[in-house]
Amino acid sequence: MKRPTISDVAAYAGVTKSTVSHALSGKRPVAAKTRARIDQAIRSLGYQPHPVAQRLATGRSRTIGFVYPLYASEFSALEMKFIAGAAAVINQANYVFALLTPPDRRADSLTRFLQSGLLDGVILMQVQLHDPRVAILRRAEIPFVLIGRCFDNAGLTFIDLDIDLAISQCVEHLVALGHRHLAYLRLDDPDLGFAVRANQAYVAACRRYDLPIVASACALIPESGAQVAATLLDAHPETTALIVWNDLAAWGAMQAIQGHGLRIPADVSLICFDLSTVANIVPLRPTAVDIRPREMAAEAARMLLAQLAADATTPVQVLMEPRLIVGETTAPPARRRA
Amino acid sequence: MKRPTISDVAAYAGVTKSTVSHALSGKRPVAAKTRARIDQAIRSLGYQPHPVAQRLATGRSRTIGFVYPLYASEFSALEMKFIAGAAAVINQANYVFALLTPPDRRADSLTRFLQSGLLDGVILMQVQLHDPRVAILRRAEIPFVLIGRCFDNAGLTFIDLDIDLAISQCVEHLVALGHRHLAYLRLDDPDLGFAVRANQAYVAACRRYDLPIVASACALIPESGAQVAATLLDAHPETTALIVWNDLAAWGAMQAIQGHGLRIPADVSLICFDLSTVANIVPLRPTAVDIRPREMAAEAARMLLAQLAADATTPVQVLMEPRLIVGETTAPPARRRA
DNA sequence: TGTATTTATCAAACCGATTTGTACACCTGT
DNA sequence: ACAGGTGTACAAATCGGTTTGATAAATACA
Repeated sequence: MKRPTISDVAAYAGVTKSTVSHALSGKRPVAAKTRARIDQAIRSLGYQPHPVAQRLATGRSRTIGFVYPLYASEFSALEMKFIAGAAAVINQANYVFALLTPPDRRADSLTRFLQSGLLDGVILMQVQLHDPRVAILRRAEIPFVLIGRCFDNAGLTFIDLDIDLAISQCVEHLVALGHRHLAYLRLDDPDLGFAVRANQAYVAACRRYDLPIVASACALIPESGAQVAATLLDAHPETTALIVWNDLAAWGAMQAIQGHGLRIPADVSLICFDLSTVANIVPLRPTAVDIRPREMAAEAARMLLAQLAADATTPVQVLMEPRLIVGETTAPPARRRA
Repeated sequence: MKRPTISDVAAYAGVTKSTVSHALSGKRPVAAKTRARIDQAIRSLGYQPHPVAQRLATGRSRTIGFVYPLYASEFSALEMKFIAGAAAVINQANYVFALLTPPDRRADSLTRFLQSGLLDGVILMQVQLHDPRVAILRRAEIPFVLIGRCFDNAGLTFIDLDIDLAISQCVEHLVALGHRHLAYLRLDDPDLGFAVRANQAYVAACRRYDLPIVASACALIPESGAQVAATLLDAHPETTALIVWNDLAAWGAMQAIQGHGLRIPADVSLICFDLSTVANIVPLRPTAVDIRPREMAAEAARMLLAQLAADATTPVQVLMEPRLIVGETTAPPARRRA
């Protein structure tokens, strides 16, 4: 009833363990006749190599850690897509997808797992501009891929959205439609590279087109989106277009716009990021930047697997090109009652 | 630069491996003085036991598999909550949370992982009434916990929402408000225990209150909710309350109701399941059954860990009591223009 | 004081594979 | 006929721990 070991197979086939191992791995030649006997033995015994023993012998665990600090608020569909994208690729490759959900972004939440020597590689989410976890990963000499990037990325392997381009596309799209008065509901997290880059990119884009710079911090909830949008529309009634970082906030903003008696997109155009929640809900197809979380995470997984296979750590840096999906929430600005 | 092994510690402390092992595990007495030397050695060398070696020696992997078949459509916040709930508990207990995302619910997607002997225990999602995976898990003699349950649950350990009670609460709530003409937008999946039980419970509850039974299958998307709700309202204009299984569909249904010129809750009351997406979005706080996915998955994880700790397989069966959260989308029925 | 029992440690086997050095048989070419 | 390859399989070491039987020292009891 116990599961058969390689020794059982060897005994059954009348050879030694090492011969079986060589037959299985192909690392040394085995006579065709012997191999046939071994195959036969494996089949009749239903042998499967014991992964843990393999791991000990080879020193590789075939386990990839996916580090995703999950705060109370972050259980949205977006997170799910990142995770599902990476998990699918990693499972497919016959690796174990180990999801680590430390309660914060601090480094010491990670060390325990890293030093355990249990992980062949790591994918890191929520990368900060100056991320202490990166230093730890480096010291642990463990291959890792960032989803996102730091301030100084020398020698790092990452995949990130080209956020500058994304913001540029948004502004460009609106300017092309004739808008001159935009406002940006930004995410205010000084640690997250994603957020900081987006904010800088918005300022830069506005300068480029010589537009007034109107931006306001906004939390990741509808109420905040509504409140901030309302304040902005009051303070800057000339505004004809909103770019909203978060999709739930975008929903709130839409309510606020309509609450001001303005129509979308006739009076105010709106662009939001990510197509998860809002896209399913709103009556209009939103104009949105598709950040393709599944593809991004899947690609990160592939990059990591490639590094593990090659046993090399040549840094690979990928910027995903954003896709601006033009929907029904943007249109040329109409002259409206000021 | 190599990581220290137990032998290094032993040499440093001037004892043998076994003594160090005993000091660490406490399974045999070690003299206080010796123990102090060993502690000192461990600290100066920065020793950490190698988990893979431990696993091989003990036969336990400290890894729990979370099996979640993810179809293309299912990357919602609800899934994320289940996963996050279980992952937090399992990581906390110093176990590895291995997320397995087979492309379907079939059994053979699982066998490979189970037979690998890599998992100490398994948590199974999307349990079917007659689930071949359960048989496989049994044969593999691996402890497992279902989130959901089968038709025949003898000897199984599971945690599930008391769906009968949930539906009863919904109907009861509406009846208490004075409604007599309900309609139920159900999920039509003959394999999923969850769905089948809910449908039966709805019929039973209506019988109990002597209500006409109006129900219609509805997909998990807003469009379907809208379309089915519209059809129902046309066919049964006397309907004053809707119970909608899925929250995205509930959103669609709300649009359809308003599209019929009816107000919520004045003309039509609405109850939906789960508080994830819609709850964040609608202007009214929805009356909803909170299925508490995080708590459910966390409890499943705790149950499994308890089984592993006790090394016993006494079946534990838990039905979570649903919470009907009364919001602003249900009210007594108003006389309305027929 | 001698024997029985407990306490603390050692030494070796074991978990289930991989990897490497070596021996043997067979074939080849001169 | 003999040196030199080549093909094939064996034996043993190794990965880093745990576990168990044995042994020596320390204590208990009569």
